[in-house]
Amino acid sequence: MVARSANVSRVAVSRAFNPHTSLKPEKRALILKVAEELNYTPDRAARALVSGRSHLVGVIVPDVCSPWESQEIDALTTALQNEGFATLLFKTRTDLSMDATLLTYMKGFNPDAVIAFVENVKPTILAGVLDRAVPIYVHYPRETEAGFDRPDADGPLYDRLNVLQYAGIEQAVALMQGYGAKRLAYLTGVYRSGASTAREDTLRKVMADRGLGEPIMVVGDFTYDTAYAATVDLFRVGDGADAVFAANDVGAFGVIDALRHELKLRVPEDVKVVGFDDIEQSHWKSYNLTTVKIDLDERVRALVRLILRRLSKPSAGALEETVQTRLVVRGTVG
Amino acid sequence: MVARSANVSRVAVSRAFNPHTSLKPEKRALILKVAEELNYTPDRAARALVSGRSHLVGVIVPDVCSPWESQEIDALTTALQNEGFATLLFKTRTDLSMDATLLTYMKGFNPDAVIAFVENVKPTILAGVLDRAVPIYVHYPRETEAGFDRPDADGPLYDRLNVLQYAGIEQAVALMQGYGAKRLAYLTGVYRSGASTAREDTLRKVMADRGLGEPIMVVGDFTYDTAYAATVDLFRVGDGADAVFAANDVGAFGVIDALRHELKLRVPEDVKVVGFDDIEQSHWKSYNLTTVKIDLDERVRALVRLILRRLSKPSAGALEETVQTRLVVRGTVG
DNA sequence: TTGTAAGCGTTATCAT
DNA sequence: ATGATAACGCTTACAA
Repeated sequence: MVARSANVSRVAVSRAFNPHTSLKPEKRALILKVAEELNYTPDRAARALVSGRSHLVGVIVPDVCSPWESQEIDALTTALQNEGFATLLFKTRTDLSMDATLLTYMKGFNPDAVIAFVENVKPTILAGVLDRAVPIYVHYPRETEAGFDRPDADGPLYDRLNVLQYAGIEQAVALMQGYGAKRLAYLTGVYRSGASTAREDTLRKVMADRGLGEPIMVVGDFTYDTAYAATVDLFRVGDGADAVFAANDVGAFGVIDALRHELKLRVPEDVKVVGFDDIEQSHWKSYNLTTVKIDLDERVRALVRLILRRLSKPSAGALEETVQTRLVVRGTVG
Repeated sequence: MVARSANVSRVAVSRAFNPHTSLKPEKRALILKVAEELNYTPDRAARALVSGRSHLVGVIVPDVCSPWESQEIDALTTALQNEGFATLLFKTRTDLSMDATLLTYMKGFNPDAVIAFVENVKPTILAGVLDRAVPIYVHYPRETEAGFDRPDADGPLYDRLNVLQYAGIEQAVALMQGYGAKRLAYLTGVYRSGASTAREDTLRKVMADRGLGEPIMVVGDFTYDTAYAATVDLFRVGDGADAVFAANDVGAFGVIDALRHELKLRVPEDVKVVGFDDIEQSHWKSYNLTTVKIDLDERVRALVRLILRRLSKPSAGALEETVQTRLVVRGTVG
């Protein structure tokens, strides 16, 4: 240990770098000064070994490059960095399944917490593999106007972030209906995605309440290309629709482009389109998309709060945070 | 150590997990089986302490959420994961400067290598702070038709990836000129960005060679909104242009939208537009952008090769890889 | 092939 | 307020 030889003794250095330890201020200052000159930084691996805290947060995503994910990772990384953590990124295979291999692989890095944006894994499996790290789920509970369901009577069984979609979807449907839409289609996300099925459930409820019947189902997978092709199908093979509600913004872009460039229909005059997420690209003039916004900053703050609370009280009961959605009105409904 | 109590002795477990050690096959198999049952994984922090290899690769970016960066991070994470590494993500402040604080912070995590996509930091500084990790630069050398300059006579001074832009830019200018463009504007990237200034230099050279004079300079910063506003300015306050070459695709989208939606000009009939990068969004029908492509997979493979070669031979001279660019022709020139 | 012992850089405990 | 010592979980000599 360099700093020590240049200076005084051993553990003093450790104390100098830990705020809540007793050390004469002048001594601390001296040590920090020498440390800086010697370009010394405490080794977090060694620290992790004894403290049990790696200050690493594992983030598992299927696609870093989809705009919503990347914007979330961006915000999350910033927030974690401010709290002294670093983001450790892992990608699932294309099939969205988070297999045991990846989990085991990640476990080796000893993350303090794991945020799973992938839904196709049972909480029990994640918790089983990662004995040390605490997993956090993004959950889309079933809702009504009155509030949201709790499948587990006494609070959640795992730490989770509830995303409440009712308000935003209700507003979206109301707007489309207000502009005369009667035959409403829903473009799904990827097969069995929790986010997409929750959106579908809520949409069905809202539409039924408003006398709009059932949505016309269009199968997508959150990507542009699939949305584009599915929309062409809907109008060429199927009976079309006068409004399309997409499970995410990128899908909505595919719908709009298929409508305008392939089917020569006007948006919003002939067909209205609403998306979900409100990503950066949604305000681009070519799309100018009306969409249900999830407040990213709020969502990320909630996530970070969850992590910090859990780490400061490892034995606490399951934690929970809740964020809302709301409609952002732009130019694709009118 | 759990696995040991359940089984036989101590170091045997370590050997079981390291392929190139001598251990009776049946014993290894037994240990691995027991380990799996006990959900045991070797602790990489502890391993890093003694081996000096953390298997962490630090990636520093200004914006995870810009499409190009996120696509690169995505590909890189996949590639690193396949080689037994994990991506450790760090974000610079908005001003693009990579201050010593961040570097020191990162150093604490002991990455084996660092990829700096940020350009506003001197190689000497990076190398000085990160004594253990090897930094890798993305470099845009000055080029002519004949080849590219080496500012350093005997190969590079630091490991780096050279991105050769001449071919792609030459093709782009030829295409625009071929369709009758005479007054060509260049939309820059962010102030003092190496990528942007290298593109500008090459563009000037190519234009001069083709008798097109100097480009009309339009100041951007790689973002959509700035590109949009700058384009409106160029045509409302300035004298316009009949072709715009943007330093990146997102900027090109801003140009196109300003042209079409604000200035009521047609692309490509009235103004031709070319971008740079070929991101996923560039083939979206609303833009259908003609652009200079950097082959992402090739680029990422080169980066990973650089890392692996450096780690396997820490004392080797400075390493170098080179990737090309080429024009992808779509619908914004014609 | 296998086990023993030492040590990687840090912090917690117990002294002083 | 400060120092000595042990321990965190692992790997790499060296010895058997």
